[in-house]
Amino acid sequence: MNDSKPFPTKYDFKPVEKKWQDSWTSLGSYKAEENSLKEKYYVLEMFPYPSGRIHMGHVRNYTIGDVVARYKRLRGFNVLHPMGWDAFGLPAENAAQKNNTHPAKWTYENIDYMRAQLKQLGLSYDWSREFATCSPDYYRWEQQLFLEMYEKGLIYRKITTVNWCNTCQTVLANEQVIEGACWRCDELVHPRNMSGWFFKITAYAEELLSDLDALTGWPEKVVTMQKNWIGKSTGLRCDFQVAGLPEAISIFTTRPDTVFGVTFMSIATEHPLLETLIAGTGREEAIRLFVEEIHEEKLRQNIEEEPEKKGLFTGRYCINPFNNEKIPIYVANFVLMGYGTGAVMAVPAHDQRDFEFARKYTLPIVPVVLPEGQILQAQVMETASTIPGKLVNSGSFTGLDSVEAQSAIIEHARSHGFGDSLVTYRLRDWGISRQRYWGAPIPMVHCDSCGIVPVPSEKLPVTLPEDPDISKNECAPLSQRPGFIRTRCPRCDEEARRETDTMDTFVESSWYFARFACSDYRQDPLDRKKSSYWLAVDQYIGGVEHAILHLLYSRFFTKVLRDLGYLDVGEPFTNLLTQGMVIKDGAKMSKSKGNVVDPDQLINQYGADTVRLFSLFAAPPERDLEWNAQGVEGASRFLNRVYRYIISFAEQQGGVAAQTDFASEPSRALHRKMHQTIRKFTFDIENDFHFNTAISAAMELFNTLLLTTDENNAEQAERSVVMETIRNLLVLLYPMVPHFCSEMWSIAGFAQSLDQQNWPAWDEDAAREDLVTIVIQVNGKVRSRIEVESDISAEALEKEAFADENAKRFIAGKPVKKVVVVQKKLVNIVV
RNA sequence: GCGAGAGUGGCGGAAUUGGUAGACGCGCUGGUCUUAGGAACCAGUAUCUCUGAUGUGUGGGUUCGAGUCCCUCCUCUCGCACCA
Repeated sequence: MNDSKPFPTKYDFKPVEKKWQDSWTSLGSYKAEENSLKEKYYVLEMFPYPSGRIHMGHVRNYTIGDVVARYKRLRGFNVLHPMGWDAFGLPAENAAQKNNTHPAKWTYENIDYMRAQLKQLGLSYDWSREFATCSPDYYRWEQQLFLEMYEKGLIYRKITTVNWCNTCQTVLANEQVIEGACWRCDELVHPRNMSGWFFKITAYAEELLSDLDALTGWPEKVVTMQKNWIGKSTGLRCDFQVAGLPEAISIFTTRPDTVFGVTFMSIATEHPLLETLIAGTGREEAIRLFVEEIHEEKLRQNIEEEPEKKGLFTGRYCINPFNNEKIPIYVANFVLMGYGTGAVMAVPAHDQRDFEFARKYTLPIVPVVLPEGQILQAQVMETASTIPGKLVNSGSFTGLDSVEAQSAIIEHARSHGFGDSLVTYRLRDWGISRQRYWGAPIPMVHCDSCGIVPVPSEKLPVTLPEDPDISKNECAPLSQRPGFIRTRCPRCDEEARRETDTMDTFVESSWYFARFACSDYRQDPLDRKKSSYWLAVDQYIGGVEHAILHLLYSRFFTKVLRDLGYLDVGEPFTNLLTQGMVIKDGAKMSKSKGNVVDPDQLINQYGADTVRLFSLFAAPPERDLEWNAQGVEGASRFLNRVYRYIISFAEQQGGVAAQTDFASEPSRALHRKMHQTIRKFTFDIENDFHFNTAISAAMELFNTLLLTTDENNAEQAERSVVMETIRNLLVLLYPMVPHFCSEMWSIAGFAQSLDQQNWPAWDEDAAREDLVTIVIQVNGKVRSRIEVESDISAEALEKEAFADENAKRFIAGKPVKKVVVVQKKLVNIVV
């Protein structure tokens, strides 16, 4: 501003954005320190997978986070706002394979490129805390945690039917199977029996469920989804003695009140008792064939449609302990081994699946619960009756209501020793074994004499082999790399084999937010002091697509970390904002649709601030954002208008009179609007981060500024008021368009840096309107509008309304039945 | 099928506790300045049979008054889906 060079007529964002980014970097403006007197605030956006370049979804996500970070700094918080890379995963292997390179090289090059992109957006991260999860500096601590969890009995190994993706050549967790297909490649998954490592997330099922109620800062929707996923149900576990054998079959039901309506038993094809049951029945071959057939079918099964219910009599019977009735045992395709006990007492009268099954195989249907005012006749029923009612044909429980019968029946089972109440969860343990290369190695050793032995923590990290063991194929899975596998048993020092499974990449993202508190700590996974200072994350921001997977795993890990003594908190994210997708032409951006918008190109053309402003302005954050090229143009236009106003303001060089006597009406109007804007802007951000309406308020204030300083008007606002308005406008907009506001701040000649300002306060008195527009309605229809003093009394207001010409016309001498007066709003005259 | 959310101009979207429907922006129309303008600025912009009437997916209800509350139906989006 000291040199006399005239300002360009168009805001030249390129040098300006570069200048401020360099300045923030060299000053270390956003470095978070632990020793601060200010209250801490931890804002975090879901870190990206380094796929190559950022997309518009990232731009939106990180812009929202940056506004929160900068806003909270201006509000006087000690803000932690870090960024890192979710860097393990299959795409790196695929890319490496394709380009004959190494996954690490590919990954780190992507990170370098994407980091530069994020810096170009002017995001206020504390880059000193950055890390990539594929670095041994990170995953060695994950391996350490693995060992500690193993020690605590939270990790075990088992053989189960897993979801196998042929394309990815690996196992997937239940959560990673979406509509029967792989979440990453969309290929249909197949069941397969394999042994693998499991995290005992079910040990925390109850806490994961009950703590949801305390997450008041989370969207209802996400809480509900997690509740459903955990899927708690309470009921009766009960043993049915097999006739002629010492074994009993254990069942689980949520409808113990229907136990007298049991007419057969269904067990899963994988039920462990199956072989014992069929032995000696003469039906062995037929059953085995049937089971085989079902398994084949499941392999080919199209997940979209439910297969027809099928079953086969095993040749055995069991005894219903409640009425001593002998019922046939069937093996059936619709019984899941993974839920409950893998065996179901079948009550066709009151369960739709059992009903269909019974009709198909002409098994008896016995109604035992009558809903009020209904009569159930087995012969004519078309569907099962699932509503509660009064019990019939139920021995001593007849006459009881469903609800009371349930507890009475459970109690009966308990006291007679053949059953008890049982809580089951839909949630299963988290299978974390992946059979690939680019992941964190599981720190275990298989020894022929000692069995499975953990790698001692002082021997960590177990690093990924860097050199190819198999020529020209860098991405051979660990299981095909003899150099990695060969090791010595930590216990007996004999030759042994390393575990070749790697951990699911969701493990990395389950605790990265805690590591940000102390990313350079070298003694332990977490520095207890720093992590307890920063955690929990006050505001977490990311896509709703992670509502179950990542957020559930992170909650689980947080509880584990707490129990291992690393954290004080049991929940990782106090407040969660799930932002909507960025769409174009009504569809999600995708290469195949050809509707992808490239952030690089946009930033190049319009600058980071314009892109940021538009993505904040076009929709509230939780909703989908329709990308609109002309809308971006509009955002750019707004900044340019402000720019031109400020350079002309700066060029006028007029001395600022210290007067604030508001000699002119425009001064008063501008001053009032300014205070109203500060109030609205603050509310909009504080309640739900509605930046779109905040920005529109800022635009209104700017429009008022133009209007009240228009030279064509007889009177203009005084320079002191104008200056104060500009000053506050720049502070308000700073979190959204930081480069622009910083530059304008310096052009306008304000002292210090914008970073060091305080968020402006508003004055309720100054924001109050002297005059308000009152609507006059006759019979609820708007007939007129009048301007009155805002503090006018109800009586006077009513009088004014009746004096109004338009109102009089519509009253037209009719008798007035009622008058409703709402101060500062309206008068409704009913005739 | 179950659960959750959403339907407002040509478009994105605004509307404290029920109280001026359409803020702000885009687009469009007309104008000013210009050799020119896809620049900038000014004015207008829900619809119609226009002193008035009609308008927030449909149909009803409550109310002096409903985008907002209640019921019915329709459409769309998302999540779950043989969970006993």
